[in-house]
Amino acid sequence: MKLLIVDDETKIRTMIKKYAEFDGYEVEEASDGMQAVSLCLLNHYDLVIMDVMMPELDGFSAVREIRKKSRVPVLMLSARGEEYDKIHGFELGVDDYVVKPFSPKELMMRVGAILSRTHPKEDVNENVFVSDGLKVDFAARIVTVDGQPLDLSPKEYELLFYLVRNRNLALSREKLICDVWGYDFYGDDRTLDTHIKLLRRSLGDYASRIVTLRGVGYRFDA
Amino acid sequence: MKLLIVDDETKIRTMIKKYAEFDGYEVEEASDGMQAVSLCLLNHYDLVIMDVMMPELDGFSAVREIRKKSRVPVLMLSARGEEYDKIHGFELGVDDYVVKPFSPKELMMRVGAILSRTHPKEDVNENVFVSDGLKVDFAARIVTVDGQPLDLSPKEYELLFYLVRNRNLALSREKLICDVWGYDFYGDDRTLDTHIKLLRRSLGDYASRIVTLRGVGYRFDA
DNA sequence: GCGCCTTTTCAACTATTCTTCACAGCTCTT
DNA sequence: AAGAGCTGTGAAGAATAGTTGAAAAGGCGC
Repeated sequence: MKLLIVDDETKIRTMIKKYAEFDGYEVEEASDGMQAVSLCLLNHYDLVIMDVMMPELDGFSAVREIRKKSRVPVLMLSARGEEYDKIHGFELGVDDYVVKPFSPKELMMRVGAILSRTHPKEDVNENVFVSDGLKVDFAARIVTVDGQPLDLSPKEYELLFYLVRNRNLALSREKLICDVWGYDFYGDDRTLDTHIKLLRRSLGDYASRIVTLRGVGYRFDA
Repeated sequence: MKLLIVDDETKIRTMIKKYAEFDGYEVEEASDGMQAVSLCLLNHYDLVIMDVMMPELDGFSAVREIRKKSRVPVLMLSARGEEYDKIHGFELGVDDYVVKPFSPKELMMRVGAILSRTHPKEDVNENVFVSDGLKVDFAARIVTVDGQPLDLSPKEYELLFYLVRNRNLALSREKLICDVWGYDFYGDDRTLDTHIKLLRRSLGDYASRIVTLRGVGYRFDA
C-alpha cells in the first residue's frame, strides 16, 4: 500500500510519514499541488493525503486536476473546518476530511477505513461457498453434495470454482475459456461444452445450477 | 435507499429526517439503542445514523449488537469529538463520524459519500434496471416479471437490453437493426417487427412498454 | 514402456432460434 | 371510402447453437 502525502510544511509531512510507515505503508511526499499532480500522473498510489492550503496550487485545485485522470482515494487536511470547504471537498470526490490540528492516530484510523473500503478483501472474505446441500470449499479444494464429497478432476474443480466465484453473472464462452484455460488456448469449440457436461454429471441434483445462456455462455445460479 | 436515524432527541431526528427525505431517502426512526438493534434485525437499512449518547443502550453498544448480525454501514453522531471515542467507533466498523453540532448539509454529504462507496454498482455503471414488477439484470442476463424469471431467446435479450439501455428514447428501425443486428444485416423488413412481437409476447403485462412509433421505430418507456 | 485417468477432438443428434413470406390490420392521405 | 404505406402475426423451413457418447490424444506415476 503506497500513500502520497502532500503538505507544504515539512514538519507535518514527516510526522504523518512516521505514523504511516509504522502502520506498514510505503510513503512518498510532495510539498505542493503541482508536484502532487505530476506524481499522481506518473505513479500509482492507493491513497493521497492532501493539505488544502499550499503555495503554487492549492489542494482542491490539485484534486480537480488529478480527478481528470485518476480515481485515487483522497483524504483532505484543512486548517479550518469551514463547511464550505468540506462540501467543496466531497463534491470533488474526496473520501474524507480531517481538520487541523488532528491526532495522527485518528488520521491513520481514517486512512485505514478508506483503504478497507476501496480494497475489499476478496480472498480473506470467502474461502467457502454454501447453498442448500452444495458446499464448495475453495481453500481445501473439497466439494460436497449433501455431505458427500465429490471426486472431481482438476479441470472440473477449476471450472466449478471459477463459475462459483463469479456466480449470478453471465459468463461468455470466450471469457470462460480465456480465464479457465488461458488466453493461449486454441482448442476445439466443443471443449468447454464437454467439461460443462462432465461437471454437470458430477454435480448430480445441482447440475441445473449451471444455466446455459444460449448464444453467450453459462451462468452459475447461487 | 432506506436510512435509520437513531437519537433520543426528537428535535434532532426530525431535523435529519427532513434533510434526508429532501435528498430522496426513505427514513425510519428509533429513539434508543435497544429499539435500533431490534429494527436492524427485523428490517434492511442501507445506512444507520446513530447517536452515541442515549438512554437504555448507548450508540457504541448498539453498533456492537448490530454487528453480530449485520454489516450495515453506520455513521456515528457524538456530542464531543473525543479521540478515544472516535477510535472506538472505527474499530467497531463504523464508516464515519460526525461531531455535534454539525451542519445537516455536511451530514448528508457524508451519507452520500458512504452510500456511493457501499453501493458502487448503482451509481457508476448500471447493472440492473427496475421499474414496477419488471427487472432487467444486464450482468446476470436475467429478466424477471413480478419475480418470475423469463425465458428469452438471445435476440430477445439483446433487443430488450438495447431498448432498456436507451429507454425513453425514440429509436429508428434503422438504428435498431444496425445496433442490434449489425451494420451488415441485409435481411427482410419484417425481421425487426417479428422480434418485437416475440419480445412483447414474452413481456406479458409489460408489452405495452415497447411503444410503436409509426414511421420511425420503437421506444421503451421506463 | 505400461496402464490408468484426464483432457480434447469429433461427428451425430437434438433443441432452439432466426428469417422469410404472405397476408391481415391499422393509419393517414386523397 | 379507397388506396398507399407501414406495422403486426402465424407458420414453416433454414440456420445456428448446445448436448452427448465414443474415441483418440495426452500426462503421470510406477
